[in-house]
Amino acid sequence: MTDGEHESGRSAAWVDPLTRLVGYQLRRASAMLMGELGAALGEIGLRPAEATILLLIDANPGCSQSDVGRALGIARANMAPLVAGLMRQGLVDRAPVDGRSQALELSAEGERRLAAARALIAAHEARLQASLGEDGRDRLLGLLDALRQPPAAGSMLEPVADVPPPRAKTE
Amino acid sequence: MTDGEHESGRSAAWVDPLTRLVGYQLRRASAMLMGELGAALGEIGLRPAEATILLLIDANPGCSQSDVGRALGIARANMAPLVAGLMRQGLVDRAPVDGRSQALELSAEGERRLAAARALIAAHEARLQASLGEDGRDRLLGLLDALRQPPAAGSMLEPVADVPPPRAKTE
DNA sequence: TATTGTTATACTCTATAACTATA
DNA sequence: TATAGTTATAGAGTATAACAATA
Repeated sequence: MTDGEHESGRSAAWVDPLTRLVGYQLRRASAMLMGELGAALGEIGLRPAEATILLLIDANPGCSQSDVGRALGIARANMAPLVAGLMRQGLVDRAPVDGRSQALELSAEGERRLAAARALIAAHEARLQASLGEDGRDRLLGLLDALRQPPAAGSMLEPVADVPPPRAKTE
Repeated sequence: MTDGEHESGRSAAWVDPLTRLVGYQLRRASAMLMGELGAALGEIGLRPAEATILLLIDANPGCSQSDVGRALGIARANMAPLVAGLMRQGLVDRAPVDGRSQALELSAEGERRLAAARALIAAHEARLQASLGEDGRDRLLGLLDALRQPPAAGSMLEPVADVPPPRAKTE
């Protein structure tokens, strides 16, 4: 009964069993960053996916939208409306190559828009680097790259369970 | 003309200007992990958000769904159908506290389901730790936590732009 | 047979506004 | 006035299936 439930915050003490979960923390961090970057890019009429498409076309002029989709992990079916939107905005030009393939290039306006997007992305990344520290950025990128790889052989022999343990319950 | 476009892969050489972008790499890593975990949890009829809700209720019995929503960054409006679904599955019980607040608790079946979910989450996290290395996990969690904080004062005075620089174009 | 591009569709997640009942 | 919970709705993002045209 002597709980102290109504003193400081919401309830007596909030327990967060998610602080040590890599998957969850990664998801929250990603959502936060994409929200911030999305708000910034929204000011120039671009969504994050559209900005990355412009970056890829600029770096690989003449590529197909299937190439871009593969690089970004976006299904071909979902690339169609994305590229159509960029063409409707006059940012991307398309020329037949194959009869079935179309070569993508940035228009002059597309290059101008991309320059603006680059500035916003650079500002965002600079903010992240300020939080992470100079070496933190490289360490984080390295760890994310390691995550992408399958575990090294033999590493699964000692399963290190680290999920919040069941707390004592029912007395 | 001597391009070599049709030799090895798709085109001559694919350039990826996104490899150094923390925001993008974090987003891709998060999507990959959530896809894997979602597939695993799907086998026991739970989505990642539902599993985290069960974890939070178990760690904070008697909490309100507003508490859970705040902790998970889920809007109240979106918590309603989530909790309703968990109650319909018989995993969560609810008792009025306030007249406007309801105390959430896991049912016996909810605890059983959570135990299964915990095992799947632990296996997933163990796989990640195998990729990251023993210390890698802690370093990654530390960096993600640093990311959450606003940049330290005075760190933004030297904006380190590191977005893929415009490559030579038009010849 | 495999690939490009397209359409249609559905499902999840998220965001907003509006409403009620209560503190 | 602020909070808890609900409903409705709209917008992204993503996933699958199917199709036509081409390689």
